[in-house]
Amino acid sequence: MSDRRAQILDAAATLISERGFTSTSVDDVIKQARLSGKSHFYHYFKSKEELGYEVLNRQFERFAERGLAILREPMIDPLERLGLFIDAVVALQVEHGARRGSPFGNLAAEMADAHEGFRVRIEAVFERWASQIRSLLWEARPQLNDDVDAVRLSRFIIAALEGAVLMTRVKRDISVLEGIAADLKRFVAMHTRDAAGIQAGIQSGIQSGMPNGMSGGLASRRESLREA
Amino acid sequence: MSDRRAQILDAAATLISERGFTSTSVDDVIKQARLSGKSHFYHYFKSKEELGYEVLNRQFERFAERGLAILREPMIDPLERLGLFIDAVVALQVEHGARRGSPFGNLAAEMADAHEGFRVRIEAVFERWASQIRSLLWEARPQLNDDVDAVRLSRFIIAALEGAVLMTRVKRDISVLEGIAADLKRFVAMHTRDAAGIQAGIQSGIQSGMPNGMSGGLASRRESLREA
DNA sequence: TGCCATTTGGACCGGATAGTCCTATACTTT
DNA sequence: AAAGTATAGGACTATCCGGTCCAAATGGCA
Repeated sequence: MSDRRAQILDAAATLISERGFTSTSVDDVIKQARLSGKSHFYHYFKSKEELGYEVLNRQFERFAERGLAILREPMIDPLERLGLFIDAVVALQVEHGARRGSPFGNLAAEMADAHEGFRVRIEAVFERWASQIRSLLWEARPQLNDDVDAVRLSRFIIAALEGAVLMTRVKRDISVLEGIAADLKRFVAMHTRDAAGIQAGIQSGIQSGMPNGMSGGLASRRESLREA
Repeated sequence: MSDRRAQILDAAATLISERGFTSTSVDDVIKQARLSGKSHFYHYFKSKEELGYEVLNRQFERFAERGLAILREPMIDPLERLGLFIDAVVALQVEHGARRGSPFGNLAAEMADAHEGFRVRIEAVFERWASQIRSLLWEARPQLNDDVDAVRLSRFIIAALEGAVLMTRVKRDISVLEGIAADLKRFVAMHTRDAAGIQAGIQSGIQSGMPNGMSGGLASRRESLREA
């Protein structure tokens, strides 16, 4: 891929994540990427639609390299890996200062009902993401309850994260995502064989003298699922 | 409120939920509401922005009457009410055939970073929603663990539901939302004092001969949190 | 009757938008 | 040197969009 092309894609990705696809004009992209004119842009992309598709591709590749890759780390316990992945999602949002959402969630909300081409591509993104989590869950199956439904659980994790990122953006408060991430880890831990013990641990948090309604307690010590 | 005004608001709400705010033109709204011309529209609304604000208001009022009201039903056990509310969200999505998302989530994704006026209004919507759940959790406190953080839990519930609706729309499959709704109920049940017992129950689902990886098992019998 | 809000129907404006076309330099590869 | 590709810059079209303005008809109400 030529540098120029990548440069255009990156410029477009930034703008789209800030304003959405529809509200990002080709002229905006040209200006952001410091191109000389429209003909230059249309030399690389045959239409704005194609640009959108390729931006989505690129965003997913980035996400696969920097995020999903964590889920495959062979030297780390699978459930711990899942915790690290969740942390990475939080860290990414921190980087953007609680602004911008998930590039997938944003596009999904904007285009899912309006543009079938985008819908199927976003569906594929979510499917590949879910598939990675499913593999991890399969790896972790010795530690998981026998009745854990990997399909359902993987969807739940993605939905919770997407919803959390959205709320964080609306409230402009990163602690929203942090709290949900911590709870999500506890939810996953609930599916482990020693979950009853964890439960007891959480309940015994009363003894730690934590004020009622405070974030924290023993639960926070479980933020990496089983190792903190 | 005049009939005409309401009619315009409803027409606009439909279009916006299908295409988003930016991609819905005033001319579209006029046609959908069967008005005669632009002057007629601008007789009722001073700008498209104002229309957007009032559509959001109306959507929230509807949601408060038909959804949030369930959370306040005085004759039903609070946690059971929460289960019914979650069911209502699912039912609403079924009505729309897995199309359209949450009117709040959609607007949030589209406008949160781009338009401060919308952002603060959507933030207020989420806050009022969360506040209702917090009240319910307060009511249910005798059944809940002492260290339950109502602020965090209420946010988690909203984020999971918003994320679930989004994924459902992308996958065009209502069972995504159904599965997440069921898991969400289990997550809430995890915070109850007898959660250890529930845990044991879930684990014993092995004995019921359920195939591995299937949705269901004992968990599904818990779909109304503690009564099914 | 006179007043006022409502409704109808359309012309119009300024600006943005996606996309095309054309010309003219560079740079690179054969 | 020739040929293809990249860069530059601008003119142009057709369409859409938010918003304004105007003229006329309709209807209820004081």
